[in-house]
Amino acid sequence: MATIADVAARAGLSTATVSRALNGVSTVDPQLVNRVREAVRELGYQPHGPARNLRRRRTDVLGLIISDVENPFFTAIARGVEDVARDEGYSVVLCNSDEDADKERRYLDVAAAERMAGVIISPTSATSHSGVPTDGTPVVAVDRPLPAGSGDCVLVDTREAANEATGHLLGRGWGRVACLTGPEGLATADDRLAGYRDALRAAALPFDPALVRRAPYRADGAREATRDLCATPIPPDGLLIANSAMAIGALEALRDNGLRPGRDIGVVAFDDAPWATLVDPPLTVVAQPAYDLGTTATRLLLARIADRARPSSTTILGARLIARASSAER
Amino acid sequence: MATIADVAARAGLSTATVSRALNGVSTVDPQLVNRVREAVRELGYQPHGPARNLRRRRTDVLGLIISDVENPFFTAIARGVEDVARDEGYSVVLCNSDEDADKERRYLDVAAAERMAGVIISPTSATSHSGVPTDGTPVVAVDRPLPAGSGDCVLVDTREAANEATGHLLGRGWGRVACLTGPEGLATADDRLAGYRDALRAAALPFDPALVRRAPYRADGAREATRDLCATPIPPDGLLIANSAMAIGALEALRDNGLRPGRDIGVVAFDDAPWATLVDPPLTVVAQPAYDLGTTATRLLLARIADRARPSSTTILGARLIARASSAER
DNA sequence: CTGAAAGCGCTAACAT
DNA sequence: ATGTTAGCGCTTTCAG
Repeated sequence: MATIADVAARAGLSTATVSRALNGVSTVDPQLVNRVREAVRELGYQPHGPARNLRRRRTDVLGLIISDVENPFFTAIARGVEDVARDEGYSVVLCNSDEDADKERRYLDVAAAERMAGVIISPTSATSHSGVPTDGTPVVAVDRPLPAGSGDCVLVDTREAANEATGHLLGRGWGRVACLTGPEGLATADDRLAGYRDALRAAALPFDPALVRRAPYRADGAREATRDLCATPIPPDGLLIANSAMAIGALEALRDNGLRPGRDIGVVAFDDAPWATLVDPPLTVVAQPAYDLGTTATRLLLARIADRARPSSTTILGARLIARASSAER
Repeated sequence: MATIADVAARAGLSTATVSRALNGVSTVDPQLVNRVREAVRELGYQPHGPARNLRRRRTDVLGLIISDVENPFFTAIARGVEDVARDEGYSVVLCNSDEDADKERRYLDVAAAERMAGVIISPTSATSHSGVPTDGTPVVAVDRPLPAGSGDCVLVDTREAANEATGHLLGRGWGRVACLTGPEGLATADDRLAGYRDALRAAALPFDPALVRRAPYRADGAREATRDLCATPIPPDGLLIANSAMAIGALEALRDNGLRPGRDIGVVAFDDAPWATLVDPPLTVVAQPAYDLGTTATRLLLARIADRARPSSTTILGARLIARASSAER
């Protein structure tokens, strides 16, 4: 592989001039710039990233640590992140923590070791050890908060959204609503449960722990939990589901129990999955602004990279209930 | 940030010994290894990746270039890649080419500049410029072939699968099957069309170009194309759809036209999306071994990294037709 | 088994 | 405006 010295020799210049020409320093004679370009082409020269990063003492890569690449909510975030990062000349490394605190920590260490310019993360748990790079790498959290003061956060007002969704179900005549949410300790899971309780309280309804089920944010746990719920002495006639992967399992279980959404049970799920209008009946959802979460977080991160002394902020974006037939009036 | 020299000073050793201790060179006195470990802990030392990579003249990162992070088929591949890469001590950088040859080339250049150990790519087009790193970075193609001789390929026998799927539709009494496939020049799109024609030929049916529609592998193009197809003088009574994103658009269009799969039109789509059993009626699909594509490609890549002289290979994995009600006997 | 020292490829002072 | 040169932090000869 050709080095910058080879290019310099070929162009009859010093490495410094070649470096300047390649980096667009304006003081270089345009003629020389052309000579450099030609030499680069002839030699098939590719700048050596690690060497450049070592010398510059910084990199142009951002880390994005999410808990599930297969979840459309997170891939939409990823697209938002990538779009603004690329516009600003950064590349993005996508890492999958799988909701596993160890993997998360390992990726955080990789980010530190590679001296990434910054990290966007949706932290796995709310423990104070979680989600924060060991060194001073700038970090912003998406979807889930970070321990106070360790960076910026971009969140969805998910508690209010859960409240609204539950109220919607209650208002349409589904009086015994159950809640299917994620593991304890996951902020979004707890917040959605809290919103559910808010709505119960607002409707002067008692909170019945038997109507709450927790499971990982995946289809299988949700399937089982829903089966369980249906086998209860007094089964629910409404269901709030905390994410779209869970919705798949829950809807399967309902179907297997002969329960039709919108007729036998009112159903609302978080995340406006692309298939939500295709299932029968179409699914009422809480649409979260995932793409905007990504773009906003990235802009904040870039701002923090530029100015580390910036006061840290919390941005809260709203969600939107899209009513469809699965929550039709009873 | 502490450097290896700081650690060495703290432990009262040379940087060479610290380096050896940190890299598990067995000749180091275990006592000294402990002293090093302690110093590392006390200083919060993080090895400097770029410096290490510069010196070693190699990195432990693999690039994965796919055309759509939001497509479950590709995210399943990504998971396969990541799982075996991590087992072998490599990290994976996920890059999104968006089916855009320019972006693809840019990412390939990034891979070269960063001196990535290897690249897994699903090349955007079949042109000879596409998908091949400019330098000698080892490369393996997934899902779509590379120009002959430029690396290993891991493909699905998609032509045969399309043949089988079309034959399935024909065999169930749907006599006028249309084909909704991807853009010309995309290997998978062309292969699926070829398989469709194979089946027609086998059934001694004429090929009618009016029954073929091409669109990007996305929902909206497919929606429009399907609307189009339905507005035709003699509309089709069967539909082969080349990917799951397209299936969403196509199913919406059919519904809007009052056409019920399995009753008015036989439907088969590529990709076993998680929602395929939830739509009404459940969707017959061609399940592709996406995860295995990823693991296989990665193992091949690692083998090639270890031995660049290895003869290049092509691996073909089979797909599986899963018959459901959308292709019920007419 | 450990230490000294060279140098990976590049950029940024500094000098001209 | 261009050239010279000193490192960035690490690994790896080469000596001892």
